[in-house]
Amino acid sequence: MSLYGNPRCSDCGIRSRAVCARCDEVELQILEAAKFYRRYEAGRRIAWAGDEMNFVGSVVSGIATISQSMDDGRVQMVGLLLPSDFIGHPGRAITPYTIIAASNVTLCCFRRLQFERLIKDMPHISGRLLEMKFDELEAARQWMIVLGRKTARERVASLLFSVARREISFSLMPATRNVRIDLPLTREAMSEYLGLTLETVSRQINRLGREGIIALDKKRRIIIPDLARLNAETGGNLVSA
Amino acid sequence: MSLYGNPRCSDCGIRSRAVCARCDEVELQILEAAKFYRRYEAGRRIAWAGDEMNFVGSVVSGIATISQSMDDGRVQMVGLLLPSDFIGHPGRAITPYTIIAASNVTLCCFRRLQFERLIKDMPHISGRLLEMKFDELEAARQWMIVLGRKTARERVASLLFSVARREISFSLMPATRNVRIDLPLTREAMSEYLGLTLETVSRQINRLGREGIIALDKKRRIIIPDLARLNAETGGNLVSA
DNA sequence: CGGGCCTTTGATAACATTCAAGCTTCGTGG
DNA sequence: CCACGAAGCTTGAATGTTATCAAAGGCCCG
Repeated sequence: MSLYGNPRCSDCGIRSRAVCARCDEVELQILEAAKFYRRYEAGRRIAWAGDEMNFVGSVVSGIATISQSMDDGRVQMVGLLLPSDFIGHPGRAITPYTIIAASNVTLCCFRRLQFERLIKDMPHISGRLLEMKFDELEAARQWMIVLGRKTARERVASLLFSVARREISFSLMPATRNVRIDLPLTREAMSEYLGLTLETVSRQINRLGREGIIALDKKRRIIIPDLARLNAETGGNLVSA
Repeated sequence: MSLYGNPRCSDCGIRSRAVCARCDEVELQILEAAKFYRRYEAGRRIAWAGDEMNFVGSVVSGIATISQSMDDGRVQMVGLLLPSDFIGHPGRAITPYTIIAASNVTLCCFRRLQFERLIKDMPHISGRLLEMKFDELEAARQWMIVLGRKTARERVASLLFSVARREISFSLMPATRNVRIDLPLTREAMSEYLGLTLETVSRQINRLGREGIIALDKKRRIIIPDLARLNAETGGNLVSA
């Protein structure tokens, strides 16, 4: 523990990818003094659309979902928050999104106003944040092609494929065979992400299972025998991307 | 004209909203020396997915589209570029998007490497760029709900409504009645934006016309008698947004 | 062991796509 | 200046995918 009773940033699992990735030792000490942790159990609401949010922060562990709703109850998930992803909008108090912990989640937080002051003098943070926003925008646009143009089957395959790829990028010995993924998402949550109904998601998952493209294990756990074969079902990748 | 043969930034129509919005006089002089203009005729390609882009820049006038394609030819538009919007990704040479001028377009450009150096020392630019990326991400996520959850009718109404609203925000005397919009988009381009076929777009536009929610004038020009009534057809706005 | 939530599966219906044809509009060249 | 052609737009009919409605089956946790 540091002087301030907080875990040391230098030991942090998301140190190399989070908003603080470019900070030096001196800057980290400032962050260590200001940061505080929040924990949310699976299913808990982290933010509610229209709420004032008085903190910003990074996902240290767990998965959360970002979604928007329409008046009549239709819901669309617009992003997934994974470890190292940043939550919040410096300079804006009201969040337009509902954020829900899909698994148990730990956040590394800062008071919003304090963070706004901090980044004014820390280009290492604001620069990294800009970079992350570019990546996030690119991911959102990739998802637009899924929602706008892909069939139900391709959408489900796209989701599984992107989770599997991320799983691999975090793992120590990357393999493309027998990749096991634990989806912390219900069929309903997947349908909200994919712009489908939960019944359609269920049907497509089971069809991919029957065809041997994926193997189903205990409903939420999936094994992918051959990643390339799954990729072939995603509708193909983008042109020259 | 300035010392450098470029139009003065202080006279620029997008001065208050573009990436340079927060710059002071000294900074503007640096930009004035470095900037150069590019013009594209309607229909011309500004960038091609996979290309190296050696410039970044702002849209001074006109409208351009950002889109992605799949191997088999399916296309999804992922953004519209309007005056003051920024094109390019400092720090990345290859663009994943195809950008096409929908009308005649003028860009205020900088060489990419030079711009990357510039913003390192100009928090007024990088800060504004971060702000703009937040807005762009929010717009992309708004669009995800259109693509994922709205009916064809609601999608078309959403597009018309958002164009109309923007038209109003630029106009000097905002009104909500008899708003006239000139769409520089073909039915096909609209369908690419909306995740529909061009036939479906055509049918929905004409249906809205028959029902008096919009008035059609020469195919590309549309008059909206009552903005509130059009808004009611968009599927309603987001909850508490 | 029971209850609640999640998931699967089936039957039906709605909506958007596809395919096809004809119609405007606009620009160009005779 | 008109005729022509190409591009863009509209409309119809048939098809197909996904949503909707309904019911039953599994799983986990108290």
